[in-house]
Amino acid sequence: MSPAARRTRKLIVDAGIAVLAERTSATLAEIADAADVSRSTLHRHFTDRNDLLAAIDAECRVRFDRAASAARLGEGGALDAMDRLAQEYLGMGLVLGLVFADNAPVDPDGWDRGDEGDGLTATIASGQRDGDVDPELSAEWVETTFWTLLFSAWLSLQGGTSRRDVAFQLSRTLRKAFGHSASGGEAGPGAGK
Amino acid sequence: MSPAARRTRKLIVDAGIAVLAERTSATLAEIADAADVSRSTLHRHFTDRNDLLAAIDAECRVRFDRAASAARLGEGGALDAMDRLAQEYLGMGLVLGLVFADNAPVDPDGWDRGDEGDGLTATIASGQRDGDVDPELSAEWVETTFWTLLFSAWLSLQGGTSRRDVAFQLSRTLRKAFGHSASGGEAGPGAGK
DNA sequence: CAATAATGACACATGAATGTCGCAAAATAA
DNA sequence: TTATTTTGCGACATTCATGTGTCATTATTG
Repeated sequence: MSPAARRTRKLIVDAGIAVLAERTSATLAEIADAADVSRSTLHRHFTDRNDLLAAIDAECRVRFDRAASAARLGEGGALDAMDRLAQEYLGMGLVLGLVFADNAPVDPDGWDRGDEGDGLTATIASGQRDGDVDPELSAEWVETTFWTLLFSAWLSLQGGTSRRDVAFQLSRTLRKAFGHSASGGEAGPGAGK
Repeated sequence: MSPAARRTRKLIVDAGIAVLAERTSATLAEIADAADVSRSTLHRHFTDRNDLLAAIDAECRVRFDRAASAARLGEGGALDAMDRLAQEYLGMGLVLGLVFADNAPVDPDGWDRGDEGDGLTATIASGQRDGDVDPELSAEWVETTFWTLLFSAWLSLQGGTSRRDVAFQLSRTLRKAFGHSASGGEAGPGAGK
């Protein structure tokens, strides 16, 4: 694939993420438009809608993986790790919208169980072993709720709340909800980056 | 309107709620089918899609209002009240799916501020005045997160977790996340119904 | 039972989104 | 500059949801 083609392809995928994040039912024409590309060009790079969706899913996956790496889930307490991960995810902005949509073009459930054994799931499990994460809550519940809290944060961002405020409240809520012993206290946004 | 017509109309609205809860892009034909009614009949009762959506929105509103009344938000502590409300909402099942969909046919935001001054918003406000609800969290955040926690619970239900387990975890998480002082402890599902 | 209302099964028109093609213009690479 | 690639434009066929209307059949009501 030539560099020019590669560039255009990326342009389309990025536009797709941006547009679909706000409306999953968005038209291919809208996406092409957002990418400053004609619809025929879009079809030249992606045979059909599913093809584009798959590419978007793949791109999101690498972004999420990158964020997960930056969160260094293995280091420190599990609660701190989850907090860092949440903050990293929050920084991804638009992409989050794709995860929650009802026809979700992006499906993190299919990712976590994968190559490396150190995903969110593993972090929660270890946190519950260490007594760091509330053992009365099922691991599935914690994982699901981790995502929906992120959804809360995303909604707040969309609603105009400042990034700083959202980050603080997400962090605090996360720690209080999932923490076990006396970990619900002060909730500075983790050990920083 | 004749009783027969009224009955059919209700049949369609109910089917619409059930079907749209799972896929907001569902076809009118699918809805008619789910209602055991021909598509022409559906169109006879609702001129267009928006008309049906409006009826569904209205129906959901009364159901939510009914649930809110059952929760007796004015009685007892705010946290207990929110817990009761969450449990009532959870019992509504399918309807919840409509609230979170991206093209949300149902919009609770437009309801709360209304006739009576005692909605979720008011409960949160009073809870924060009384020191019952964490004052470090903004009221907007608490309200948004209340809904997304409900979303968590709904997802868990869809995923096959028992109603009982979901109710328990929702209650516990809600209380821990929103509670202020030492209210994160035992989390029996409120003072019952 | 008889009159009226409601329904189901079609047929039809319309608009929107999708996917495909061919050709000319433009950008890129050598 | 020249050759190749990529893109834009427009036309076209297709599919699908929608909305409208008709007519025979069924159910409901009085």
